[in-house]
Amino acid sequence: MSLRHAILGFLDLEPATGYTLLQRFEGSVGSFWTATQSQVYRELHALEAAGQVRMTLQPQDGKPARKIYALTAGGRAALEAWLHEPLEPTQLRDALQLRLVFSASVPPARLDAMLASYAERLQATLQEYRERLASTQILSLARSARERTLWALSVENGVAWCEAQLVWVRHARRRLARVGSATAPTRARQR
Amino acid sequence: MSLRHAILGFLDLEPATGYTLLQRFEGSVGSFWTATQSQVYRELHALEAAGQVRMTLQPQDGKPARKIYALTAGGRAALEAWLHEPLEPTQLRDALQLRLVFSASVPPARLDAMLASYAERLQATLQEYRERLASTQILSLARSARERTLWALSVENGVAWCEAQLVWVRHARRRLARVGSATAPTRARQR
DNA sequence: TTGCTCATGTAACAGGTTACATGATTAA
DNA sequence: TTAATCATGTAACCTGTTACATGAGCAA
Repeated sequence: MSLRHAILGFLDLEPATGYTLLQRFEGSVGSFWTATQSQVYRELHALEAAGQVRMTLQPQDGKPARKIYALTAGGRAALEAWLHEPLEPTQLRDALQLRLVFSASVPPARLDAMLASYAERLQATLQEYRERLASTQILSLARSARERTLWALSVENGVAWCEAQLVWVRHARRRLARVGSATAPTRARQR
Repeated sequence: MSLRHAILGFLDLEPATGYTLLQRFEGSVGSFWTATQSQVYRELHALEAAGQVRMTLQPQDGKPARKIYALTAGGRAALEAWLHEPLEPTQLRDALQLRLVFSASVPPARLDAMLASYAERLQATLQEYRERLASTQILSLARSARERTLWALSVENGVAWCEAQLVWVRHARRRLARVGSATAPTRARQR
């Protein structure tokens, strides 16, 4: 139920529309949690039904009214409860690694090219995170130095992950290049 | 559709039952891809309906027969096609980081304790991965040196991730300790 | 006789993705 | 007039989790 609680967390900073929440996801926690538009509106409706957020119509001249969602006391309580649950260790889910395990039959040159382009994209992502370290979109909403520190740490975690991946890719390409020519099976197939 | 394709990949190594496949997931790619029993059986049924695997009953005296699944030509083609698709960059999904972003209101001592126990579990996981480097469960199924290298690299990736996380946690705890006392807001709340 | 491993399945639900659909304003 | 941005929604589908259910053999 992380998405649900993250929405509560964002609304605690500032009441917002579904659309704005979507931008918050993309612009601040996007490196480790994404949400689609459908999901955000679905959760907002569910949260409203559960009495954890309250919706207010904000009329605009000409344009249709915006639906501003704000936390209720129940919503704030639910958020606090979530924040005090024990931390579950992160379970990775990495389709790239999964594929790699089965990729022995992919021609070495082709696999190397794939890894090379992966490294390029990692480099771009790393650059992006580093820029974000200087100015996160939602930085102006920070309520304390501690909050800003936490936000910075989450971005730094993304940076650290990218860097570790880059080191790993370089290492993997070198190792695969060395073993690349040896495509002959080293073991007789059973059956 | 990674799970579907991973099953094809495992069956390419060796025909197996749903139960055995489950063990393969836990024992070899578990660090970056998990599957539940329900999922595995569901996918096997779907793959059979799609003509990508063929089921053979292997009778056992006394015990009920085992259902052995093997790749068909169509299944092998689907596997190869998957392996040649362009690599999508990994999109992380980390509930721990997400929670951290909203955790400014959690008492510093409490948050630090959470991070400490997270570090402990990371250390245990790291130990596990390192042991796995020496002997993966499925190592005996390797068909070439290249395949063994790929398997080792995937475990090394898990090791690298753990190490990077450990460094990050230590850094985070130090930083939060320094800013911990400053819980006073540094900005007047709007509204 | 209790619990573990092997082995297979269903049902219900939660969470996430893709596609479709609408409609206003504003900038190129 | 075309595209982008703001803004909200539905429907169908896929993927993943939890719980329930069964039954054999074997070891403590």
